[in-house]
Amino acid sequence: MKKTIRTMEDFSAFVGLSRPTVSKYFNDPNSVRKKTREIIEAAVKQSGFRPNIFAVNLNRRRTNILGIIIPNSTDPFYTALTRRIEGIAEQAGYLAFVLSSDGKPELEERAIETFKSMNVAGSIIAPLGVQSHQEKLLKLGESIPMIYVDSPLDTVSPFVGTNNRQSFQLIVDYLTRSGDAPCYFGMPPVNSNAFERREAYSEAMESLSLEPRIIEVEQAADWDFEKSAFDATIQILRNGGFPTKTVLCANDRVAFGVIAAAFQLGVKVGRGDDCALRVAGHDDQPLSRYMCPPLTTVAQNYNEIGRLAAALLFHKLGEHQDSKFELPANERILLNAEIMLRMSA
Amino acid sequence: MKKTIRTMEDFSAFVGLSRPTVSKYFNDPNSVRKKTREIIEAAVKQSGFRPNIFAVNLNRRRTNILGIIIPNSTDPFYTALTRRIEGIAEQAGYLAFVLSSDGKPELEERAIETFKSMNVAGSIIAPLGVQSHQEKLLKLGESIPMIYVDSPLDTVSPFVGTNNRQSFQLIVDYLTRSGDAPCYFGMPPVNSNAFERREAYSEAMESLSLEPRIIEVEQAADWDFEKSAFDATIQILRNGGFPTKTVLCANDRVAFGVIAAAFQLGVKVGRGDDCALRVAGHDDQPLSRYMCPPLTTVAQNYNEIGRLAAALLFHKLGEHQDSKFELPANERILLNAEIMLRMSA
DNA sequence: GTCAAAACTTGTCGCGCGTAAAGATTTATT
DNA sequence: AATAAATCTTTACGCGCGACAAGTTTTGAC
Repeated sequence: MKKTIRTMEDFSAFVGLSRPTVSKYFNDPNSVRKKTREIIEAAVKQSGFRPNIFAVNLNRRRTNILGIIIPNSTDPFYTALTRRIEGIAEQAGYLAFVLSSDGKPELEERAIETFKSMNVAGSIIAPLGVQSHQEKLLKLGESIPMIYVDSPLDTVSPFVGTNNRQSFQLIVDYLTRSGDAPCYFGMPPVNSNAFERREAYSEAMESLSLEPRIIEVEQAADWDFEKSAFDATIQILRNGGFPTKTVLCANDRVAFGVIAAAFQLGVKVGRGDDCALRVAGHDDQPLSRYMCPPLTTVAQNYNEIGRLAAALLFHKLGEHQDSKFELPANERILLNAEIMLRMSA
Repeated sequence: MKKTIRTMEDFSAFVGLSRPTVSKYFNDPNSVRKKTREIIEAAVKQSGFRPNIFAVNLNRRRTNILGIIIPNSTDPFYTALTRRIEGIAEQAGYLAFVLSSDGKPELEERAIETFKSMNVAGSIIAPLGVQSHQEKLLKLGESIPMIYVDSPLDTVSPFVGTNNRQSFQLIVDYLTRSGDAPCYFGMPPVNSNAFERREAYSEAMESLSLEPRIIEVEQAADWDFEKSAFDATIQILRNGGFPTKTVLCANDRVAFGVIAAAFQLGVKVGRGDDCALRVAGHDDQPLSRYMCPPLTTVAQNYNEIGRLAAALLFHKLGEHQDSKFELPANERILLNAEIMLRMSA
């Protein structure tokens, strides 16, 4: 009757060891003798026993839960990043709990409070750019290690993200070499990237002694990027078109909207002579390579962003560094992006 | 010094009430007098106190955690479904914990065990179609309510999903009325939908006295649908092309791959006279309307799937039904899909 | 003002496990 | 074989809160 194995007490009786020994095993399998470990592992396999998560984390100096907050749960960029972090966390014996702020400051605040009530060991956050929550985040950051990704909270907190200056220099440089200079199609002001990227575009243009040309579109601060870009592009194309025949978008999802609108109005997108418009993006979303035409863009290295964010966090948690988790020199990491030359520009 | 408010003990002293009263409030705000409630709510707002989740759930007959398992965390269909369920769960005072099996049976098993160790109140699962795990899932189902979505586990467990027969009848009927009859491009065999949809296509064709034409492609059982469809389509188009000029895909992501491959080889997709190929999908992914051409497909009602799955679950949990949660008659719910006529077919 | 019901307080137990101390047993070293 | 070192067992406490019992105060109806 192994059905009765519900508690560690039951389980320790089942394996024929004392509960403290079994407890030690679950906290660190290497803290018990090899033979003991094998006995326990066999019993685990046979019974399927796992310690109750709530009991484990109630009376622990530090829980084994990591809190992850992303601003949008349906954006493949964030889900891919999250998946990477979840994998690393699990390998290190942590459980990653993912909450989405869904673009709303209230939900971001709720998520923070949920994590506080869970006493998470640490947190990785892709913040909204909302001024009012810096305070709450910083306060939480006083008690537990927090790493920001994608978009920085401020100028000092630990951060891992893409170097927008480098990435826009790269794509602007390519576009100007291969055709006329790009105008810039922004993204909704959902976080600081919206502003940073526009700046980065302007700087890149100026460094080439070119006049930045930013398309002024009002976009609501929601995450339906494709729709707002699509609607705006329809308007623009009907009213004389873009100022140049090359459009650089703040991110791929914006580019999807632009390309779809152009297609609908019969404006051919691509780098061929028969094309009326070149469109480039930023991020390299999973679907970008399957667009028609395949989207020329710069790839954010989300694998590396996830890995480094996790490495920074584990370092702060005092975890033993595996050799694979080589720690970067400082806590503000800007990764270079890689240009993906495809057919759209 | 409100800094010292860490436990409910601290908090109850802060508000000037006893701890059991405060505890009652957190379990059901309506169980205390209105005046008391207001005092507590003001103090909560001021101090930001939330009961420790682990302590709360350790000593409770039933936790307030719902376990959700999806097979792929980067597929917008599942993330949209998940978001819907999360929202409903939160409204009902539950915390939704989402784990992805990432297409791997081992991870699905791990997820089940994690939820077991969390003693979740109930679970909503989009299962892999792996025979070997039915047993584990059914065993877990003996102790807690479980609802299956997207793809059924068996023929008897509670299930909410789309009626593939109806949806394929719909799209096959449209395609045959508006052009030649479609051949069928399957999806990788990742779950039972892969088989069910092929069957549904065949039945729909036969009901129109047409010969089903299924394209035989070997696809690995992973979730990189676009890639496998893209590669296979390149092969097909180079070797004589599709058997008909209309291709019905098992889902939109497969259609993305087909369309991208056609574009790359200069085969024009669409319903115009100048087009060589019509392509239709299934699911209505968020990006489908922004494809070039916009994808004709059938829309799965993921909002309704999420709502009904949650309603079924809450019913089994004995939650008071809000009027908005009208319970369906039985536990096997097949929703009708809606056809989305766009430009690709 | 009286009295019962409702709502509160005080006190206590236990959820399942981490953790520590002290003693018993096994293993490794010489 | 003797001894130290490593590993185990036994025992006990407490994490923060839910739950319950018994006693006390407040509320509302008459």
